[in-house]
Amino acid sequence: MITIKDIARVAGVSHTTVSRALNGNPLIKKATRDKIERIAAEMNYVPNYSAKSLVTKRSFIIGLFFSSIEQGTSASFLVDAIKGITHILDENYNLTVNGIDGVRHYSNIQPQRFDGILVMSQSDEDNAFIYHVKKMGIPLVVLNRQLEDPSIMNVVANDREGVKEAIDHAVQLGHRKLAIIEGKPGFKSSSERKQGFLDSLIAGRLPLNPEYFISGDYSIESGYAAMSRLLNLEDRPTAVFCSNDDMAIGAMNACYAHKVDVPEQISLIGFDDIMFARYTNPALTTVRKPIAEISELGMTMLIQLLQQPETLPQQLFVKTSLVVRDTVAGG
Amino acid sequence: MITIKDIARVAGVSHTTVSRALNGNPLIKKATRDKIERIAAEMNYVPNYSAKSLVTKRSFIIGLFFSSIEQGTSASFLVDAIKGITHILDENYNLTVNGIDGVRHYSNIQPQRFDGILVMSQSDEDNAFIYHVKKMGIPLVVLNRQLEDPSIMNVVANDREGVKEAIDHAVQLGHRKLAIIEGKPGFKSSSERKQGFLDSLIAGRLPLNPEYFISGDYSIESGYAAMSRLLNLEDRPTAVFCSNDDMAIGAMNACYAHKVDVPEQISLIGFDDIMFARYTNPALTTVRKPIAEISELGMTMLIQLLQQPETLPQQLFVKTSLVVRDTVAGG
DNA sequence: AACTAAAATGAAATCGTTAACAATTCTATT
DNA sequence: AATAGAATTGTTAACGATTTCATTTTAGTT
Repeated sequence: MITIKDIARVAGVSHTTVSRALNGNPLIKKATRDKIERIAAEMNYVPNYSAKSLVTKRSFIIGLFFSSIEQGTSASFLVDAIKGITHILDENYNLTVNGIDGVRHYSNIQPQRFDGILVMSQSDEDNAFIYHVKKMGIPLVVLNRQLEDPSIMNVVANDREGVKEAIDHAVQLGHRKLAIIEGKPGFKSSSERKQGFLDSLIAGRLPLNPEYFISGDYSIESGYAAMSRLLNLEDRPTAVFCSNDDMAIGAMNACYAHKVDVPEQISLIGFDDIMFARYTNPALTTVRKPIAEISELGMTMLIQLLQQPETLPQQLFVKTSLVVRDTVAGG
Repeated sequence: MITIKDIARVAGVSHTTVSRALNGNPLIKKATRDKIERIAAEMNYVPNYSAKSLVTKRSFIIGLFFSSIEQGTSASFLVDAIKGITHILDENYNLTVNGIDGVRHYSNIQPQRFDGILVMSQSDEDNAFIYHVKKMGIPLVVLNRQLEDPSIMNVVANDREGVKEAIDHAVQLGHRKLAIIEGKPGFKSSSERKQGFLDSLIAGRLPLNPEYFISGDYSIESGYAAMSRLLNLEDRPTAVFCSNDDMAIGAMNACYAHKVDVPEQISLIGFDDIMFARYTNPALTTVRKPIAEISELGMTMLIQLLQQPETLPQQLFVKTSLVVRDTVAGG
């Protein structure tokens, strides 16, 4: 293992000079720097990160925490997030991936081990973890779930507007009887999306039929169950907004099982635009939530926070977009 | 930041004793150990991993490398893999996730930074990376893709047998005209799965129709294209084996577009059992490749390798299983 | 040429831990 | 009570980098 001392010996300088030269310290004369860099390259020198970490107190590790990776359908989620982050992240940082539910000892979560933490949050159960991170003083950005706390950097999609736009689209096509399958109770995203749904109906002066508000929990199964209830209604809705794509897939399964044609007999709208939304039969019309962009932006904010710890926390919104495919027909 | 020296001062012993007590060294008297452990807990001591790493030359980092996370449909793949690994992995190890295609400087891949590396390999283009890791002497396990090299620890599914079993199932149901959409040319998995297909046809003494061998590349789009060709054939097959679920989904899309009913007019079999296979309409009959188990086993082998570097490399096979759902009808 | 300020380099301490070796304290035996 | 051997504990030096402070070299001015 080559160390800076080895390089120093060859270059005929002190190891201090080598350290400085290799770290871009401006005090070093160009000639010496060039020489040292050449020798370092020739000797295949690679810095020892443990030693670096010990003295600089930086770990070169960024932690990405999901609510859970053991359960839930967050598959494309995880991939898109990692994609976005690695896209931005400097190569000599390491990105670690964990489920919050897998963290048994909070003592492992401290500044010494993580230079910064990104939380891809799906549930308010993450709060305990989030506040631990905050208390420990680790630079933190929370993604995907809107926080009430303005002291924490937060990047989320503008769900409400996105949903409104989608429902407007259906209304414009003539739908008057619209139903919603709601997300998991207690989740901010659930109420935001419901609000968007209501915004549109109210703006369009459409009646609100209590039978058309069905609760779900974001799982495929709950989408199936909820849709079954809607299909059994005497006065069926003509279009159904599912608060996420997973439930929309469950809903499509229910339609298939009940031999109800989508979109001829009933229209369907999802939310998220997961990878498979494009490949359902028929292809799902949905609201795209740009997880990769959210992650990129979050990582960018985190880097900013690392470089300038005094940066003020903000709440950033990323725009969603309506993806029109084949599950919405004229009302 | 509490260090062992702080604890030593309070306990009235030397820091060496503290180090030993906290690391389970048997030389320490039970009474002193208990006392030190109590004090450490009271003071909320957490070891400094950088310092530990520096002297023990272990990084406490396990690297998980995918062929790519930027492209490809390996979404559920990634999740299942991480799931399996974190399930086994000790909490004071960190798991980092990377795409091999994202590694620009091989110099970052060395023993100093990774205690061990798992490669979830999908392509033989990974070989350069794999051999770099091997050359560096980093404990290594390659998952998912069968290697020719017996000097590398390798965990894979027994694709060939799995496919044979699935095709046997279709043959048993009366199918005589079977087609295959092949995987990406050059991939070991492609030829293995094709072999399983052939094994079954040959065992069943069925004719091999060259028109029924269509090439694909594991992408949804290639599945769509390949299926379209099959559907345009004068003498259509009655059942089609798709070398992975993604292509099966593409194939289903093609059937839907051509208004061909699955399974009434044509039967479909996939491979992998990705999460969405269960939720296609109709639900896809497929061969389950247990990625989580492969990953768990791989991680177990890696731990073994860390503890006993002299462990002989092996090639381990994990059993696949046929998942019968609704895309295969009687022939 | 002498002198001074600026620029470049070096010496030594430090980060928190483990490990080799030395020193001390027990325990049991005589 | 002395003593050997085992059982514990302590001293000191690493590990490979950065950083503070001191020193040397260089360049500019008179």
